[in-house]
Amino acid sequence: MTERISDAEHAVMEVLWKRAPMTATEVAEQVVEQKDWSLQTVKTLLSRLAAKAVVGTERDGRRFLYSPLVERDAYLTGVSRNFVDRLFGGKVMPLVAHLAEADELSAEDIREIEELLRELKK
Amino acid sequence: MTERISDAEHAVMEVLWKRAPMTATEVAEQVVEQKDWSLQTVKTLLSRLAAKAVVGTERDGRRFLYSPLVERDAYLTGVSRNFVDRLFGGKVMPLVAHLAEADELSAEDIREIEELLRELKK
DNA sequence: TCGATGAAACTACATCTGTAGTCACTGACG
DNA sequence: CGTCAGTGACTACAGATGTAGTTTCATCGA
Repeated sequence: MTERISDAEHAVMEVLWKRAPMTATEVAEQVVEQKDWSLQTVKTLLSRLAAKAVVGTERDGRRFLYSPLVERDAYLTGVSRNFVDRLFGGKVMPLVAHLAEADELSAEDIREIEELLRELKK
Repeated sequence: MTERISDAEHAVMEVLWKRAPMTATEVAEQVVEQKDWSLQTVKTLLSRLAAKAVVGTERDGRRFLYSPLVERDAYLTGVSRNFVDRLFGGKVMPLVAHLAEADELSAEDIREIEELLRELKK
């Protein structure tokens, strides 16, 4: 059910998740600071997100205020799930093993994950 | 540098990673068992992969033999890295935490990962 | 009241993706 | 030596995506 959010759209969502509601111009200004896009581009992305009902609009006089309708958390869970399913047969272990082998895991990362797992077992 | 591999293309790569080299028809037959595509579709995907130099071709009489030019391992590392970077600011912990919260991790998974981490620290 | 300004809506367009049909060529078999 | 089956090559086409310009409409300030 979760509507597909493209990479570019995701960048827009990130700023909306940080603060909402915002006007299109505000969102665009934020996004343009990071991505080298024109304001129009961001506004187009916002429209598409609104069309997909991933962000909601609320009239505020002459303009609109935009807010996410999808929680960042729910979104992340969805894509993570999908990612792990598609690439690692649904198992997290091979993913972790992979990152580890590729030296993408620092000792710090390892400690954190262990701590997390310890918590989970409680 | 790693050429982008689309979802559909990825399915084709998976079978090539299992066994190679193979003829287009062999690949297509394997893929069609899982994905409900026509043989032609798979062959088109193969061509695109060849065009992107993600698979290599070797003439075998009148037909071609296809083999991956990109290691599955390298590919997985690349996409995982990218994924974790884009969605979790490069940290693996939040990803694991996420999957855990969403109950995507079984007790068994947790044990396995712990075991893996123990190994890593050695 | 009228024009300038700013916002949203509409339009544009090349490329990528998913999905597949058709054409042309070549080698094997009769 | 000619024909047919099987291959790869070429073509197709709609929808998604990245990227942005143009138009229109309302409103606020002079």
